[in-house]
Amino acid sequence: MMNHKNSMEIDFYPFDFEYKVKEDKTYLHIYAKLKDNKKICVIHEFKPYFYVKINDIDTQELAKRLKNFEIETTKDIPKIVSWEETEKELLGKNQKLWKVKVNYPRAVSIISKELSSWGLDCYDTDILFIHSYLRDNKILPMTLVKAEGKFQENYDDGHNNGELKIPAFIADKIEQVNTESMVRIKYLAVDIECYSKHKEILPEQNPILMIGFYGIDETGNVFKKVLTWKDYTDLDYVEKLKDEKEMLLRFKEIINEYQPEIITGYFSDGFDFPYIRIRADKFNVKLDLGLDGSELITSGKADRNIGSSKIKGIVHIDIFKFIRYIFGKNLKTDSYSLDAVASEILGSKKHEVDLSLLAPAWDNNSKELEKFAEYNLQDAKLTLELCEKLMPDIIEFSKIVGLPIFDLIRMRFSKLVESYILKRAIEYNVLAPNKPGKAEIEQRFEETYQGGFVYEPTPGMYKDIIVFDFKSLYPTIITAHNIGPESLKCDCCEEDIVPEKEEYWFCTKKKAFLPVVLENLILRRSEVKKLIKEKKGEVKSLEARSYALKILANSFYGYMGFFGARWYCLECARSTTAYARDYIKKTIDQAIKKGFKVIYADTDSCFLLLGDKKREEAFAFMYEINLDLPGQMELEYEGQYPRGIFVAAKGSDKGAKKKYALIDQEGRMKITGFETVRRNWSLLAKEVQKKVLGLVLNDKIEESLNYVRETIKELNSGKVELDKLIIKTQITKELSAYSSIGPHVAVALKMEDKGIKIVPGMVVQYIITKGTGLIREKAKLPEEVKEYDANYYLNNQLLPSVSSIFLVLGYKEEDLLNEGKQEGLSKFF
DNA sequence: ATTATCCGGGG
DNA sequence: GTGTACGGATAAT
Repeated sequence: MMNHKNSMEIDFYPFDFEYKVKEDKTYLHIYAKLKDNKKICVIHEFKPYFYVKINDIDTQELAKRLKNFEIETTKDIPKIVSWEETEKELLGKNQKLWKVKVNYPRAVSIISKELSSWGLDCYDTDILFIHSYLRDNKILPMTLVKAEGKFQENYDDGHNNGELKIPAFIADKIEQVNTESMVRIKYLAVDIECYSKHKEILPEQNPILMIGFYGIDETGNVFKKVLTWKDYTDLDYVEKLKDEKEMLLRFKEIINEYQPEIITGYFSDGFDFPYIRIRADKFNVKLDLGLDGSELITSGKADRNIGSSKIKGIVHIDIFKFIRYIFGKNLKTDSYSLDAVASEILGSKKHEVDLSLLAPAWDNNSKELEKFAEYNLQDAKLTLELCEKLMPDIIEFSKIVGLPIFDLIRMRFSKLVESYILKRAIEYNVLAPNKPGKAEIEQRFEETYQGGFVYEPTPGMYKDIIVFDFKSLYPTIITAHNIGPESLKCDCCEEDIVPEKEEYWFCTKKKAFLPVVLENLILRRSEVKKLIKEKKGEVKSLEARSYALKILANSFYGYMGFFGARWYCLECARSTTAYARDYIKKTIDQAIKKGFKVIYADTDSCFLLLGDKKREEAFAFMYEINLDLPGQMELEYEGQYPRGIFVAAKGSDKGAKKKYALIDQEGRMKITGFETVRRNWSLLAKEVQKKVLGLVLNDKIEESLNYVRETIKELNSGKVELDKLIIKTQITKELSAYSSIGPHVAVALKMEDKGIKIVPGMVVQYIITKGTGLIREKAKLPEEVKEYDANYYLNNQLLPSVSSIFLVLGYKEEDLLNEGKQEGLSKFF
């Protein structure tokens, strides 16, 4: 198939992107996969550029200055290659511009700075070269692309890295074929285990003991390996090397041989790769893993969550970052540890080992090390499975925002939204406003705005609650009211005046850019949802796409109020929430007018009591509201709850906001705001709170009272299991730095006396024991405890966890402590 | 209440 | 890399 002379056309899936400067020209190096699973590097020239505003500029004079442009630098002389006139819209106003092309990407920054110092306004000066290439050429990563050109043997990229490990294809023309995703991917997960005492991470000092690999190729074949450098096991996947240096060399060899498209790790940007880099440097092992012969690039230290690690031609996915920054909003877990995330997403867990025993086992060459090798492999396996499972989401995101997956998974939401907008800006011939400078950011930081409206509930137990909520409230307000920087306070009409903010209005005649983009996003999602319903296409990808579109749409409002945004518009963000408050308040008023009792409302939701009305009447109310809603706005039925409880705020008789519990018709509890999950509560308090909520919501009040009284009896008799009484608190700094000695510090000091080193970040566990004096004197390590302080647990844990619930039912704390009193219920029903 | 600092993930 | 985190929670004031 290789024809070295004549131009040919090839189809491929691009997955990684770099650029190289060679002989004053800049070339994209697109690492791509062919349909037969072979890899190639497509090389394509593209000129970096930026824009200069020339509205009131003497262009003849400017042309003269650009022609003679020269700047002093040490190397790589920045040059202006060419310029051409163009027009674009900046915040609704037409601008005459020059598109100035330069010789290499960094020259954009150097030359535009110089032009700015002449008093010129420059734009698009900080857009990453590769991103700009993808947007301008309308190339979507991980989808089918075609190129015209020819293969070239022994291609020299001009960087002396050694040879390209895959064939080079010099492209003259490149074009998107369709949006079909690359599905056949070869993955490799990497995980290391290090020597560590007292949780210290010291890559300069402590060796890597094991390197685990778990790979899966296009045909589903699994590759397992653990490298190590001591002899302690006969496990078939463990390979023993002479020493750490030999292990690192073998590590490199394995990656070079396996040659996956995706290499993944869990927190590997912040830990594994930086650690490997430091160890390899120590032994002068060159980590030339890149497909162009370049070395592993790490930035950031092995103990900090900063920077990223890159191998050219292999996409390094730190799956932890994608989960934390993007996917995590989808998850229930509030810890992003591998164990927590894997149990939720995969339903499998890490192997249980005590990592503090790894170093001693290594020192003693113990047989126990085998367990750690198994643990190592399991971590790599979980990481790989996470990566594989989340890949449809990553790819869909990448297709929607048009960014390489390497960049995408490391981005925060604001940047993702902005990338999406930037991609659309090209289609609408819109020029992006520049990013704010330091002073601007500081000023924006000061500016605040009011959020959603929360209706103060009356504490109580309620029956038959119907909840309605506005579907995508903020996005639909933005599109329905055309909220954007260009439409704000337009000159042509003053009709759509913002409630509460009468000084603001939005144009009703000309659509603004952001609402148009957002409207398309919402429509696109409806289409995808329709496809899912009709089961047209690959459901997993469609669902991933729907999710991506949804969270992008939901981020527009936050984006406009985000200090770092290009399309920052505080008035827009303020107006969005002002409209939202207005809509929810109007909904509440309407409900009251219809004879419903409203018990609660928060931002976009409204809780009604059905009372003696029929379900249909509530629905009729919803339809009526919907008749008057503009644009894509819609009030939806969220659910019906046979019972719900709203408690009072601490030390007050007013209802607490955002703190309630509901039970649905299937008996599922929905608990919001109760502290049932906080670390510094004992298991006893958490358990009792949850059980009481469950009983109360099932109308078993008598039973819940008895349960609490029984538990109090058990507590007082000293029979409660000690495990349930452990309180966990984190040590946050050096012990000597604490000025006030709380119980957790006192316990940590005792631990230190026993020879246990206390480092910040450790969580100490303690139980409050019987005795006299200060609480901290009574705090003891769980293993030392014989008798706990029942009084303390009653007054500081058990009662506080349930008293607000019983208060609603008419019982005071005394009533829980003394039997017999049975009044107070009737007034609620 | 408000402001400053710490922390995440990883061994 | 057309660079140098960030947002939430907790502690201190």
